[in-house]
Amino acid sequence: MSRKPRVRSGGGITMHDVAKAAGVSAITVSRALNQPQLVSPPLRDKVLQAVDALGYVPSRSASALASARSRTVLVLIPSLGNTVFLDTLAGIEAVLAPAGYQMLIGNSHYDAEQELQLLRAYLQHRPDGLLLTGLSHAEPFDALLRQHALPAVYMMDLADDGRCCVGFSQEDAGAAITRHLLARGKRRIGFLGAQLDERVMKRLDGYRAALAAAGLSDPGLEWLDPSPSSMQMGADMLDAALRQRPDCDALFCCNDDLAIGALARCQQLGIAVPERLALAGFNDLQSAAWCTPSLTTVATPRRAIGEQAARALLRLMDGVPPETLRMDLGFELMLRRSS
Amino acid sequence: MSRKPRVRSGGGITMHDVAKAAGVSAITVSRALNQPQLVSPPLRDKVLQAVDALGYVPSRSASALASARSRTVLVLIPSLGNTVFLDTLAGIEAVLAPAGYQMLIGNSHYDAEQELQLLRAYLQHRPDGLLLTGLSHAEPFDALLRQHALPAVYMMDLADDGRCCVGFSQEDAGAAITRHLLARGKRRIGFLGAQLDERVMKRLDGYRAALAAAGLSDPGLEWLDPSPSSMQMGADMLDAALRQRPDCDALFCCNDDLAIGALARCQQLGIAVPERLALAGFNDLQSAAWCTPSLTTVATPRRAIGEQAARALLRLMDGVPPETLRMDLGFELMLRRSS
DNA sequence: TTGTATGCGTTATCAG
DNA sequence: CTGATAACGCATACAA
Repeated sequence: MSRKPRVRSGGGITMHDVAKAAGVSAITVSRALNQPQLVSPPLRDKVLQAVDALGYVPSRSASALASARSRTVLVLIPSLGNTVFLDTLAGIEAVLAPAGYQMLIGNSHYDAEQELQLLRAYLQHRPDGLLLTGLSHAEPFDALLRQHALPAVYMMDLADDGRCCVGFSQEDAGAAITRHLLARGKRRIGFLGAQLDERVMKRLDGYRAALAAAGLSDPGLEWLDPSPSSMQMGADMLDAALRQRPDCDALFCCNDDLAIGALARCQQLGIAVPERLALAGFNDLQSAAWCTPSLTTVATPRRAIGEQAARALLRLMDGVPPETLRMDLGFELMLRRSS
Repeated sequence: MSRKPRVRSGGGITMHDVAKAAGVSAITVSRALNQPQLVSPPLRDKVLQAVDALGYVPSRSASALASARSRTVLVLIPSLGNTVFLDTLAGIEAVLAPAGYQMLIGNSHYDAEQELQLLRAYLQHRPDGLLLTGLSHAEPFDALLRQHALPAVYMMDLADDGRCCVGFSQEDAGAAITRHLLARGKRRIGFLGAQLDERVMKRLDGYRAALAAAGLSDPGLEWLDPSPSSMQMGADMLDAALRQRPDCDALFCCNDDLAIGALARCQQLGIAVPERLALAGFNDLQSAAWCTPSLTTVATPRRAIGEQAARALLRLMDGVPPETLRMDLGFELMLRRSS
């Protein structure tokens, strides 16, 4: 009852072709490639030879369909334009690739709703696991994860509700850098914030807590703008801050981009840094060490976060409980000339 | 003859479940989702309702297997740590996503051999098309493309051999910035190069051509290092250059990272820029406008390259010949204080 | 250690 | 416009 055979595109070399060429059955080819130890050396060699000769490339779709494992991990990050997440991606890749997993990278543009759409879209690939940035996500997000029984690891921050996470305390980091500015004798320390995502707000919390502990709280020293951060924005915010509060003697910028812009503006205006105004950033981008004066900032273990998160996810995907549910990788103050 | 039903992971809601819930056949569900115009409105609504109610997510693997189209595009870039390629990725994504395609991103780390491995690995996903960085690739690369009948678009540079490409002339750009330095009255113009990939070497060619045309060739003014570029390396190369050739009066750095490092070093050493030494970079990164003095550089249409390359690829994948095989998007000199 | 039969979830083909 | 049926390429379960 065979109809007209379908015309298919593609190289079209399949496992059966290899099997025929090697004089074995298809399943032996499958095993020779995926579980070599189950195939006798002579047969295995013949198969591998045939694979090479024919230029056979296994089909991931067919494999995923048959095995219900896609060998794929979905990584959701808020931005591709930020070195922070690139370093994290590099760490993830370094761990996942040797384990045979491939990354699907989704860029949410710092938008929870878009992140949800991305999850929906990438769910079509049936990823075996998920690496997420931050702890809070749009509403049906966690429900979707449960429905699809997707193991997930949360990166960059620390949760206390049993979710597996790898990161550091954004709040502690914000507090620590603020205390450093206090220790330098600064008393009217301002905060410059852009983007205003979850992590920036936690740094702000830390900043507030440190000032409160010193009895120096002053809401009039906070400048917040939800638009994406840039050096231009840092320069503009510096202008605004000095105009409104000329008595301000230090600024903690929520990231290095902002800080570098502010620093450049100070140079242009002839404002003495750190004497008249101390500046601190966050993340320790490459440029931070190379601007003049060099920028005090907080170094974050981004690459390590990616690596450890990927390792934890590998365990989860294998059904093994992770060693630690909450992995605190800490941070480091980089004290330079700007403070 | 049914055996024990397989235990499957995943939400496990399939098209058949939706079909049952909507009281139609599976194929009608497929059509309601993929070719709505072929299904009567009432049925279509019932189906879509059932899809929502059940939280059905189609399986890309099954679809790809059945249709021989993965709706996936492989993007091969040399680095994720470089803003240049991020902007390009953003442009690509902006075009491909609305067209229903997803990107697979492969990072070759500037290594042709690794790039070839990546192609092999990602070929398992049977991508419908390929976006490549640069023109030259490891040996069996193009053969593989042909064997798998993969449409490809080459980004960042311009070919003359019939390959579809979107970019600009790296050589012309290198020559243009060199001529600018000449016009500023500089006579002993050096070249600082790192990474030494294809595009850097073409910029070097342009630099050499411009100097030769002015009768000012001087091989002793070239400093080349194959390791990855960084600001640190820019600073180190500046030291070396001034030690070996104190008469050098301008430097064209093959990218902005190098230039910014060199610039910072000049600041530290008290070298007057541009009077004693003029500096120029390449790419026009955000920082270039914000260092002191601001950096003269070459702005490249990275995002537009991504967009146009993606558009061209969409045409190729639809079997339509591209409007232009060779799309020159040009470049722009950003003349700032450092020259 | 190797092979046989079967099914994964979807779409192409062709018939109503 | 809708449906039945047969692939798509591979891996699981089981038998030999």
